[in-house]
Amino acid sequence: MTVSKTAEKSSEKSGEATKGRKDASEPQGPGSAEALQLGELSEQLGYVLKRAQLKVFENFLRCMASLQLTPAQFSVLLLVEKNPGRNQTEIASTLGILRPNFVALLDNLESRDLCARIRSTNDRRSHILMLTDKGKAVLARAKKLVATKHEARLNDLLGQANREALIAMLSKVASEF
Amino acid sequence: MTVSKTAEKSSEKSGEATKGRKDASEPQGPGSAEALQLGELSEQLGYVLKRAQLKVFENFLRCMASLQLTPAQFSVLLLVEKNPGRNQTEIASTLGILRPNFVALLDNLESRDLCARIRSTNDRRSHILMLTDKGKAVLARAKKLVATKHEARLNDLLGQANREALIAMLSKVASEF
DNA sequence: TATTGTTATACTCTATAACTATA
DNA sequence: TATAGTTATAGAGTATAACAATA
Repeated sequence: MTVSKTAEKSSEKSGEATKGRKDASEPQGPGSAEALQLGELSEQLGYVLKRAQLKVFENFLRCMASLQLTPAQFSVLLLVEKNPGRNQTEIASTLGILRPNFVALLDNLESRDLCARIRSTNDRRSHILMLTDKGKAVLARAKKLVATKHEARLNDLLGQANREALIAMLSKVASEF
Repeated sequence: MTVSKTAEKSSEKSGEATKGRKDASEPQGPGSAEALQLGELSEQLGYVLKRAQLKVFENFLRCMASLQLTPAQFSVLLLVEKNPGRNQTEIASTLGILRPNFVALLDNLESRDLCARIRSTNDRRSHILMLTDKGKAVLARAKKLVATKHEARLNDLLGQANREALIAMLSKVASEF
């Protein structure tokens, strides 16, 4: 939550650092020593992807502040709801979370009574995962917040058609790149 | 470099864990206990964005293996080349890197003789940044690798027009979301 | 007093090895 | 022996406070 704006501070000060400049023959009006040229960076897939992802996660956290759910926690609740009765390994690996790292995440959800581990009777090594009633209720509220505050914002920004195109392209990149 | 595939291992083993299931009344053929349903997750902006970003960074690292450049290092070289004579604070903040964290990154580039810190004569607190000749040469090679191996792959996957549309939408999300 | 680069530090994510209890 | 969950641990990435030199 302390993430937001830390990268915009250095502004009005040295207005004559034209000494280290080399052959920068861009059309620069007087007093333009502040703004840096991003250049090819703004066309780099990885760069814009990372910046966009940070912004989106930041917005997600703000939208979910009342429920205290991170993107990772939300994805676990969604996946367990859709696939009740699966074990930790299955849920974790589907989300790209390593099993050791999934333990603390689950401990958190379980301590908040959102999710339950149930020892499987078939294979007593496994912990079957299920949402609690509270977990189902919280997830329902979370979905509403995401839809109305988070995803709706993307619609406002890009329009319905572009929003769908963006998701589709990102899915393709995620699975085939 | 040890990042790649760690999350896809649990596959052929328990084919009869159909006991913990509750009211999963999806059309499931026999022996379909392996694949989980992603459900709404596959439509979640943050989810696909993060997955895509990981894939793209992974591919970037593979493409750059011969030059040993990370996405962050590449972005610093690009920005310093485009804006020679700027100081650490300016370069770092433009990239969203905090000044304390920029020190080690620069130490690395400087130790490899790709970038140089030059004490400013105007303001002796500042370190002006410039690419060395080797840094310029390495960056030129890096750009070629990125263009031919990395960005070209996106063209193959989405097509030129869609690639440009994707970058444009991500830029918009990054700056306006 | 304020700013630049820096150190120290902490917290989150991510990754691997190894333990235990089961199979 | 192999697997599920767990612990311990290490490494990145990211965040803040505070210091020395300089303004």
